[in-house]
Amino acid sequence: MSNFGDLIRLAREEKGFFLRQVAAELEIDQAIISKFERNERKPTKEQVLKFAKFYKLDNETLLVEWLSDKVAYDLQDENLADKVLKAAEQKIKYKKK
Amino acid sequence: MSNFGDLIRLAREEKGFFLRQVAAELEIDQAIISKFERNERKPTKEQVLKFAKFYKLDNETLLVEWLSDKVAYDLQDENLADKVLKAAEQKIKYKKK
DNA sequence: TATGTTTTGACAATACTGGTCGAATGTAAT
DNA sequence: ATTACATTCGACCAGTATTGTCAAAACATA
Repeated sequence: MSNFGDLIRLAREEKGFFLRQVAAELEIDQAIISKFERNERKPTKEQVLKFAKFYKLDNETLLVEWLSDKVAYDLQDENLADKVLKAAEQKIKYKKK
Repeated sequence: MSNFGDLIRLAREEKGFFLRQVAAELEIDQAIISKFERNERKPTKEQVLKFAKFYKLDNETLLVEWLSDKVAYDLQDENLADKVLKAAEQKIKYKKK
């Protein structure tokens, strides 16, 4: 199962960058990027978009990965997760109208 | 479409309580309960369970309502909501194993 | 050992959330 | 219109969580 951290670590390694370089380019502390890659910290939306741009990844792909990590994390202790997701889906659909 | 606030307001009105009374009983400030009922603030999990007990509502029903409100709120600005929910579902399934 | 990369952990700064309380507003009866 | 009561608003405080910074530790590799 993929996650945000794996995606950006993979992208970095494929392109042969060091944390130091990415940090300088995106103006994000390299320790933080290290933590992002290991899913130890959650980036902000702005940061997600910075990564997408820099690594030339699809914005949507990365945003979905990031948001779903967050949702899954919020529901991890809940055995009601299925019901919650279905209910949330309905609510979102309803709001759109 | 239902939501946490409507549920507890309805329950209170059906049983003919005033905010003041519920507040005293549950030891929650009545202004806060008012805000809960209007979905202006999110209660803690403990508070959700207090309401369920006091109004004799099903714990699970209320918890699902509360959690799905939160998830829907987090995704409200995202047109990627569908994809996010599906991805989150997979992640949660995966974690269970 | 020496050099370069990544990870860790302590700390500060900031933002977010939840609680408190008095004032303001709304409502209905007299 | 005034009174009495219920609800809502808004400003403020406190506790918690999140994010950023930095230097030292750990990890590799030559």
